[in-house]
Amino acid sequence: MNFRLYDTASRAVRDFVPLEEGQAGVYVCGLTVQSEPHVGHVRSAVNFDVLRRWLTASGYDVQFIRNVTDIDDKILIKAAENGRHWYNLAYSMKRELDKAYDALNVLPPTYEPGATGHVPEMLELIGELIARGHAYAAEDGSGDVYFDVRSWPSYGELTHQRIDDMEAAQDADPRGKRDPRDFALWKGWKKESEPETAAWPSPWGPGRPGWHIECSAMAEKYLGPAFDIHGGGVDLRFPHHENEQAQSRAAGHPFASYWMHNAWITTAGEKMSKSLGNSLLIPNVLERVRGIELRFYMVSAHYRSHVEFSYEALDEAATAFRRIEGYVERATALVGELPESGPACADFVQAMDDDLGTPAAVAAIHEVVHEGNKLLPGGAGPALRGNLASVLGMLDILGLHPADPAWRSGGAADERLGHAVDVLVAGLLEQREAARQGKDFATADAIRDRIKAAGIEIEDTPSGPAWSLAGSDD
RNA sequence: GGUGGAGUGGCCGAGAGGCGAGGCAACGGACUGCAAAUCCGUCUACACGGGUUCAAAUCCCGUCUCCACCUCCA
Repeated sequence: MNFRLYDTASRAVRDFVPLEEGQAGVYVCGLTVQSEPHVGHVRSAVNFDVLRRWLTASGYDVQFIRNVTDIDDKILIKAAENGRHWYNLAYSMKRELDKAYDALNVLPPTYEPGATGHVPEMLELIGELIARGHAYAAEDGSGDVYFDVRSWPSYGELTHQRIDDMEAAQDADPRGKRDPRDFALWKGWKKESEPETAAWPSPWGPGRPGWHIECSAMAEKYLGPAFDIHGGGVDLRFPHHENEQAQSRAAGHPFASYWMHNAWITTAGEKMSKSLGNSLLIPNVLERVRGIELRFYMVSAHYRSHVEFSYEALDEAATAFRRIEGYVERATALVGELPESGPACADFVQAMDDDLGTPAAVAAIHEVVHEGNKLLPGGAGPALRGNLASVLGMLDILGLHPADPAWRSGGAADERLGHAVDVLVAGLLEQREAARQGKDFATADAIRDRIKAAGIEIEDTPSGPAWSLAGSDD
């Protein structure tokens, strides 16, 4: 069976047929870098990272482009409020975002274009649209250029809406527009309120690009006028993606074959972007669980399912992941070395092929782990080795391989620290073993309690005691 | 007003006409000096009201509740 995915445009799960055999071009809308990334932002990145990894695992040569919107109204406003240069704010937030992606083991895209670096491409596209009669310069002297939605009969086809059913924006200034639903391709520079550095020269005077044109121009620059998959959060379906498609197709380009949209993570029924506070910013959440556990939590839900974030559920996910991780540790110790990733089991493949069914894929991993746990008493053998390799292979596809260097954030210093702890704990465990041999269980338990107080769990296994960092289930 | 989703056991979360995903929690048992981990077992649900069918969580009709989007929120 081949990969099938839900396509927002056709509202159905469709077989994935790439434009070119063996190649997959994916464009995902990244973030507007105007504030620190929170759990919701990162979900989108994780979801599409799983898509990318699955396509790669399925043998596709994947071109994965994820943009950064580094100029827009909010960045300008926020920077002005804080007395910073807008580009400094955008750049520092982009660095925060990169840290969050790294912490969640989101692979770097093939390329990450920024809007400010692609103004010429946007101007060219706007020029094409004007030439074809689908865009016009505002007549009020504002320097704005608008897309003429009435000139494009299929406007609304992506989200299945008719222009006349849409509510016109109340806050948008209708002056200069032929129809209130026309959207800006180019925004004339507002001298009195916007810095000169936020304006680029254009045939219509200085200004900056509208949001939608950025993605059309960048997607086509790196993936060509026709490409396979375009992704983003559900909120982007309209207007952003509808507008992108309208622009590009009105310019004569086929654009994306499939549209994928991930659902939200909300807190207490509220969108995170509005109730930001600070509790769900990535660094804060990572004080409670490890990055790999947060990623597991996200992958446990289907990308199109709405997730109501809760720490209880997050903690449960972390516990569930430790079950898998515990097996990997025990089996690895028995086998003697970490094996290469092996083939995924059939249930896993079937689940992933069916519109990235990660919950079922995770269930499949649990089942293989269960089988593996039963093999452990038999000692190292081909069956255990194969089982472990398969588990690792599946974890790897989901970006959850425990030994992935991405999870070792501290580098050499952390490794030295780990080694030091290992030696110290080993010494204490020797003392405990001596006490146990002498049936002095009071002393043995006292040592175990002391180690536990330091946050380290002891397990007595057939091959001797083993230690691991305790979960943060406080 | 328009468009698109969702309601599953104590909790998370799949499935989509018949064989009760999986995990977490809880309880019982095995193992253990005691634990931990693991294994075996128990608990077993589909918002509500009708209908179709030999059979419905799954299809149809109606109702309720919740959510998202409607010009720059992933």
